Amino acid sequence: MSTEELSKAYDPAEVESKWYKIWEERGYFHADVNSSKKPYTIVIPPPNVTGQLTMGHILNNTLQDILIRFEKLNGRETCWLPGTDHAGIATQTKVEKELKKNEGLTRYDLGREKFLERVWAWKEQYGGKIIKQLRSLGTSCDWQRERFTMDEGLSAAVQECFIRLYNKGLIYKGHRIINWCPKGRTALSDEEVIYKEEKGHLWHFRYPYADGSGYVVIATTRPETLMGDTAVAVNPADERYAGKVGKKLILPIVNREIELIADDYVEKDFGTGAVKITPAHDPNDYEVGLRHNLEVINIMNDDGTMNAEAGKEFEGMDRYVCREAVVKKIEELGLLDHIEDYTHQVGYSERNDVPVEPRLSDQWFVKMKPLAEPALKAVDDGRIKFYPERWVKTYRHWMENIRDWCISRQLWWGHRIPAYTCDQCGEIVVAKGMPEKCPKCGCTHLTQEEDVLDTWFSSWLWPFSTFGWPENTADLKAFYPTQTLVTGPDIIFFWVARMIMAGIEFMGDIPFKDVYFTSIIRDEKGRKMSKSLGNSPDPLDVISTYGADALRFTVIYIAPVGQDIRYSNEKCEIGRNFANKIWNVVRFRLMQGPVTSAKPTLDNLGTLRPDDQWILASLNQAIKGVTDGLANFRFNEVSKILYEFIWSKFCDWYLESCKPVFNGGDAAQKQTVLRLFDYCVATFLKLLHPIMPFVTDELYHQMGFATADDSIMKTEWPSAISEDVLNSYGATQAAEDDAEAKFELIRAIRAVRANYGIATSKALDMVVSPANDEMHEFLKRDEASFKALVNAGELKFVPGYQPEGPSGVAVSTAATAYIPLAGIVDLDAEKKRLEKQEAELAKYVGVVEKKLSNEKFVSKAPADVVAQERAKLAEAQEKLARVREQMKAY
RNA sequence: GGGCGCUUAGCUCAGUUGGUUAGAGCAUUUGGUUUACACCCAAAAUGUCGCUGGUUCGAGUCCGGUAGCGCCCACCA
Repeated sequence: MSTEELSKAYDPAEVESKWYKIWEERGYFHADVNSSKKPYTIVIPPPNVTGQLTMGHILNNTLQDILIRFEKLNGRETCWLPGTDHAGIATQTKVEKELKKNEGLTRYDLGREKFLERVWAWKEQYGGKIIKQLRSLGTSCDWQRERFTMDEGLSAAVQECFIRLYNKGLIYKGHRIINWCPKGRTALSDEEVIYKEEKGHLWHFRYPYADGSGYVVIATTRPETLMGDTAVAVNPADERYAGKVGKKLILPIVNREIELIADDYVEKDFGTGAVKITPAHDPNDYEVGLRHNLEVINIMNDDGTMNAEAGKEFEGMDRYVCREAVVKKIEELGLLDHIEDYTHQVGYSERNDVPVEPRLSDQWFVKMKPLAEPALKAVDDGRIKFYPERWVKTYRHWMENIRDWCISRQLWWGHRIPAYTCDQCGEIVVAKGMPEKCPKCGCTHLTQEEDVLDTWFSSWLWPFSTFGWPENTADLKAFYPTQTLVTGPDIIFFWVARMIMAGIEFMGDIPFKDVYFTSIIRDEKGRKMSKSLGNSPDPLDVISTYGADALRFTVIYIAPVGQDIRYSNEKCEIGRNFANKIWNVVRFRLMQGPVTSAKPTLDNLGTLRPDDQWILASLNQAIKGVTDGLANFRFNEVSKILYEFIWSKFCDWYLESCKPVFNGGDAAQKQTVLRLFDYCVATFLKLLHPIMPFVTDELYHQMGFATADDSIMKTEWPSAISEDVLNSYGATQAAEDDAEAKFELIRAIRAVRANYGIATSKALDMVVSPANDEMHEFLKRDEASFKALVNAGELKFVPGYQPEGPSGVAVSTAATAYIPLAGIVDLDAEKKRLEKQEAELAKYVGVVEKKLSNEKFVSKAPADVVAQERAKLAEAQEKLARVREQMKAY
């Protein structure tokens, strides 16, 4: 127990660094694989190695930590596995940018091997920086199990996965049009293309018929692909072109003959109804080309410049420079019909932010349909639950329309594809390591695939590769499947869906049971936080200013389920003030003497005062509400229950009611109240611990509930108080109602005081006339706290009291209170106050009377609702009568 | 083109299966050195719950329509 008095204000900095170190050193975060306890596992969404801690990470990891700490107190063997993602294209792009900036070099200048050395050096320097930063947030990660997606074990898992899918026929190599990033010079998956609305043009060009009989006008958004055209297509049902199909056209500029063909793909009503067909540069055109056996002419290099096929005139030009050049040329040729403004969606590469180019190339694909079916079923039949549930719809839509996943990347940073091509016969061998010889021709010269895999091809294995898969490890058996995944809805396709597929495919079981999708944190203007906008605060600064507990509490408090949140640093005052409030509860308590017991219980407390009964009942509701809320991911609700209970109930009312007992009550009563007080503090510290771990452990120790070598982390989650115990102490609904009625009276008396500007510190004599005998009894049961809460001088209870002189009058359900205010009472002001109260009550009585006089309401509404209304009416009528009685005096 | 979300006090937002006189924090006004806390206490003021129909004894809450804002998905060049 501390003998030092606590400082007036809570200072989190020292407390937080002290406790984190202690928790970690004592191994509190480490999960025992041999534990007999039921496991509870979360795998962290691995941040990119290039990343910095953002507000998004704060929210996401606070939520995970709350769950882990909650389940730990509930007796589960918790395992929170941390780690990082190599983030293929993101990291490579970043290192390339640095290289360009600092040394003016490209990756090609260095070569693959040297470049990779640089990336690894980068990873060593910055990788896992977020992970280290997370400690300041208090995350109880099992650091001994930290993983990286390019660890040896995880790399082996990637190979195993690739080989199995290949052998099953679910991975294949194909010649297709894919999304190509000309800046990164790599293929992308569909998900890595971000569509942006762009104001462009629809150019109308004239393509002359070869026989000189006029021309066809085509509309295009991409003039630069003209040189790759191998046909013009119209809808077969389009009368405008009836009889023209099959005729030859002269492709302008290149003067090549192409055919006018008919294909259902063409919409009659769009543009001119005639489309230029460029099989090498548009996925639809490619399909049309296949159907009509068209020539495929690739006119671009992999960096988005034009190649020799585009013609001498354009060769080497950037695609956008070329666009202008082609338009100019067409105009010169007199073939520019007209130009229309046109707004359309243009796909950009996620990481390099340049328009993607459809490109025909050889890539590796995963056949997704067979994997998607069982994964969709797992969510549809409720084995996996989404919170909020509406994301199921998004998930289903994607799963039902799933397309094959392009997994090969022409990058250097990542897992190299375990495929080998025979130099002699071209046979492809997929294997772990270089085969000694080609199984087909026996040739001993094979070359490994240059490409690496999409970064998500390793992350989709994360829930089990991290525990040792494909080895059947003890960890894997103990901790898979995991329980909860906490992540952002923005990676539902990239990651969540694919993990479900991989889990079912390779483990034969779902990877997690619940998926909680977090809010997106925006700035106070509602903009997404981003580096370029500079509107993202550095969480480490926030933590040093307000404290990690304050930040944690605040983000939970302002983040409702499934709604984006607007964040600003000032909001952390909510959490900071709350931490300070709790600190001061303990400070106050320790001023009253040592704690009653290191393990407070409710055994044989003695006789409780009404306020004790009330707080006990309230505490029980808080326990139930918080427990239920955390079990159902209603974090925001939990934070509000705790805030309300501790601040509004415990501090504002209960603690104040205890002061007269602590200062002058008899010894036995003081002991009873102290014991209950201690029980409440011990309980709410535990309830709050998952959200605010630091201050709660510190105060748990300050209170003397834990010895120096112990921790609140090692305690048990509070269970609801049994009905028997509550009843034995009179902590019933009736007691609560009585207490609330008393509080209403106290507020009314305070309002009179405030109305006259009388300082709270000035004691006032008063006479209370109870509304009935029960209230009379009730109010007299604990005069001391009542007196203290209204700061009464002489206090008398006189039923049916008639005031002798000018008084302030407070009418409440419980009683009418008279405060003699000779000399200061303002009769007009009193009258006004009463008139206002009368009007409000009369209005209310009218509403309820009307409701009750409605026969349909009385006959159809549930009996208890009707009874409730009747009781409310009677109460209001009685109060109204008293107010009117008082008004007679004026 | 399809899907989803939001619209409640000056601001930021709560409001689980429909049922007290719709709440909180901040801001505002008034008063306060009661030895836990000014990161505080007490009191006050502020709302046609976007609009519009409907279901119901009863709608902020459920259903239809509609407006504005935002997000996601989609191969009309």
